[in-house]
Amino acid sequence: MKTYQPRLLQEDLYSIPIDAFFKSAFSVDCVIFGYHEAELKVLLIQRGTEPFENYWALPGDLVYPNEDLDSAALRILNDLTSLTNIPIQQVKTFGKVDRHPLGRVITIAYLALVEPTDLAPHASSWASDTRWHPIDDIPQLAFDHREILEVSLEELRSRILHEDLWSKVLPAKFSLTQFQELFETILGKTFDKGNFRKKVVKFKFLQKLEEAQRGVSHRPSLLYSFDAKRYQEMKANGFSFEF
Amino acid sequence: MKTYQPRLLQEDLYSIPIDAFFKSAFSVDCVIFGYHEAELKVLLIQRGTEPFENYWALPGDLVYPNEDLDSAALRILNDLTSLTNIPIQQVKTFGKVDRHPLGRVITIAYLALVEPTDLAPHASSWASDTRWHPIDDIPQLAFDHREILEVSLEELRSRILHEDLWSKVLPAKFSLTQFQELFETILGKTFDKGNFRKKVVKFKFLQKLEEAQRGVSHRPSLLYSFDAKRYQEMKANGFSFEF
DNA sequence: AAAGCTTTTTGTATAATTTACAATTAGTGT
DNA sequence: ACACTAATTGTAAATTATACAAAAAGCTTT
Repeated sequence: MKTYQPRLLQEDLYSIPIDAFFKSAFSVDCVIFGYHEAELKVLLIQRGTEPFENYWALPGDLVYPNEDLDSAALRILNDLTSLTNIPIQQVKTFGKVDRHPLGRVITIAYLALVEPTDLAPHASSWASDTRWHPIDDIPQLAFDHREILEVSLEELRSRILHEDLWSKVLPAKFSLTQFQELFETILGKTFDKGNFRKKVVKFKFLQKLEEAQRGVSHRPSLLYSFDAKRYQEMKANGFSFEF
Repeated sequence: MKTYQPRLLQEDLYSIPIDAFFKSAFSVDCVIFGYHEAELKVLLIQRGTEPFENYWALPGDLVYPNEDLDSAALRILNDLTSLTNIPIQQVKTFGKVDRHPLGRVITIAYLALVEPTDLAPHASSWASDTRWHPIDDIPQLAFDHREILEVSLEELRSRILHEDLWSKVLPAKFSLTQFQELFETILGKTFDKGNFRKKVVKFKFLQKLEEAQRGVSHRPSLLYSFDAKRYQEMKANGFSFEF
């Protein structure tokens, strides 16, 4: 791999054949967070091939030269875990020279937050297993995936305040307690229940329904639904959560 | 370039030689914003070489296979504009298949905010010119650089609220009016002077000095300095601006 | 059926902050 | 001395945050 000077003299710059640059590859890695009942998990695969065979890893693979990055992320996620239609977004690119043993490979990390119970990931292609891991109990990971995961978790915490990453992980009708638990779990904080509610009921995008919880052995909570249109309007006006 | 199927059947996956993936390149592009006296500019170069010869463009170039991304960005910025020691940070990776006419090249965008008057960029290497352009008067740009610039400007606006991108563009001793102008210019809003001041004087990281402005034909303003240590402490505790 | 349990929901009093201005102040220029 | 400009301070009303306490609505147990 190390056939180029790290720094060339100026007069040499034009003498490098352009082909010399086209010897690299890039991959995508998907950080799929799952939230269900106040638990945050991340989807990992077990690698069935070298390098890092048998290690747990983020689902990811090399991108074809004629493939857009976003499509590649969805395609690879589907190849390895059979998941489809996951709303991913780019996080950051990791590019240390020696991060991949087979050559120069930089990787673009993507993240998503999903509801794991209505998905059924199963290993395919070269993945030998796929499993949800609690966010505070992660095994040793392949490559630099531990770092990628940590950066992505920070991004999740930040982005969930500024955009709608969360509405799909709640049931269509949810209680304010469920709403609060979601943010408490992901942000790793707790809030005063009465005050949290008072803050949140003023948000126009939480629609109070006529319906209430049933079959619980305590006072049933009223249910709310999410008005995505109102949320987008408010976001366009600069709204973001401040918890 | 288009020698691979966009989507392969699963049984074919293992049959692709690994070398087939190592035919791509990546570049970095630097979005260097300059702030001086309530004006926001961006540093562009004029390309002295194909493709897009004579077009204005963000300073950027291909990354060597043995070069880290961050170092490459600094090296390339120096090659093209002679600037050194610019505190850059990664923004986003742009990877459309056909964004570069010479082959598959994805680009990692970097941004910085600097004070243009204490820098002296001058064109070198294949750049034929380099110049600060006001942010609201940008010529046609090479490649997808217009999009990169727009995304980076949005990121600048967001990040300046959450981290110290700004302290180096103010003089060591500055007035609260200067402080306010900086945020007004970058965010594109205006604030009530009295209220803005009342908000920021409570920030522990703005140190009131004994000194005042001199030689102005009105009441001179008191000067402040920035306490970076205090700011980092507050940031660690979750502080961010809310204007 | 009454009492108890649990969690939701509402209330409340106080403190703190925001907002929209108006008034004052400290320089320079005439 | 007076006008001018921009900095600085002040202020009253409205709004929001905070720390709790009380009440309510179901189920469960006695």
